[in-house]
Amino acid sequence: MPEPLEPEPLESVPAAFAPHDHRACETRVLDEAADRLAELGGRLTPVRRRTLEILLESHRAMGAYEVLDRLATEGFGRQPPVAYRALEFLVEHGLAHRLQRLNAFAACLHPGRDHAPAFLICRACDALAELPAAPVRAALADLAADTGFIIERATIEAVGLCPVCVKAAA
Amino acid sequence: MPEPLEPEPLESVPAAFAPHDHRACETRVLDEAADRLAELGGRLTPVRRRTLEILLESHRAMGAYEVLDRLATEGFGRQPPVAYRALEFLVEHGLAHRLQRLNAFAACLHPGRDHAPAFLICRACDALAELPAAPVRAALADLAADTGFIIERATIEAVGLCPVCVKAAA
DNA sequence: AATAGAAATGTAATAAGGTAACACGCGTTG
DNA sequence: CAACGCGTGTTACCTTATTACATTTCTATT
Ligand SMILES: [Zn+2]
Ligand SMILES: [Zn+2]
Ligand SMILES: [Zn+2]
Ligand SMILES: [Zn+2]
Repeated sequence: MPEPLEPEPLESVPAAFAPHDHRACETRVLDEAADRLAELGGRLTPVRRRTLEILLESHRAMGAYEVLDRLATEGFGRQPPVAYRALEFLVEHGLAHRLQRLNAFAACLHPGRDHAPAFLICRACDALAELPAAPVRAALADLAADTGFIIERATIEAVGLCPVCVKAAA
Repeated sequence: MPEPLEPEPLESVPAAFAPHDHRACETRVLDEAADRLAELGGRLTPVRRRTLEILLESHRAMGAYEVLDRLATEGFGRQPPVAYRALEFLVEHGLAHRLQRLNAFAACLHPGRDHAPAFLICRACDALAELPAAPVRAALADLAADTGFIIERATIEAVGLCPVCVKAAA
């Protein structure tokens, strides 16, 4: 066994950028989502659950209309609010994130309380990684504090090349 | 004289958040823009110049269609590409920024080479401040480097309350 | 000055993203 | 059984952005 010692403590190369047992990702997140909703009091109805599953199918962000198409072909409503409401619910409950650079959504891979990650978006393969961004946010908070500005929400998104595509380009 | 010693070295409270001689902002940026374009080889045509002036009228971000309305009433074209092309030109030449959170654009207040700022957006009064964000970007670069991801562009935008609106709320 | 090519501007048409307003069904709860 | 909240669905509409193409304006070269 190569490295069974660390379950996923710092996750130096995000799963999104490496081959992995993705089925495990999906079931883990779905389980955590159920737990989290039990605490918060939200209901994971069929549309909502299916929306989360669709987002979870790949480590990338999906547009609302792409999600909607999927939902529609699976027998749910085919009007925009169907997708937007489900996505909004997931975002509000910390189960998904909205990517500003892409006008798109992605499942949250770490549905813990009040985490506020940074995102790395590969422009070549669309892979999306979600990183704990405490130091970045701290630096930003410092900047803002000097000006008297009070930050409520911050968007930290980077576009570039993931390790796989860097290698491929070389 | 209270503090005439520092012209604007660190700009601890951004002009956007304080009363100031805004006419001076406008003329300074327009001058700098002309200089910068002379070096880069871009042409500040009438539409482009007017677009920049419109963005410069206030320290806030404007939607493309808001800009377009202004241009149209002033005798320029009234189709979306007119505004989008002018805005794109300004962004490409470092004279304006695109705000992802707002789907909007703002004049760059410091049109120096390769600066990559963070933005503070007041949700109450729409004021927009542009801050040098080197430390934040460094922190983000560190995170990304650990994963092997190569950052090409990063979006750092915060929404909250500016000092003025904080006071007003209290 | 003539003129060919590049750059800039304009239009029409359409795609993509997002929201408001309303009707229905269903499971509470008094 | 109301009365209610909530979730889901629909229609209609609004905002944002791009594609395609025609026309004009600059610029460079002869
Ligand atoms: Zn996975
Ligand atoms: Zn990639
Ligand atoms: Zn700037
Ligand atoms: Zn404010």
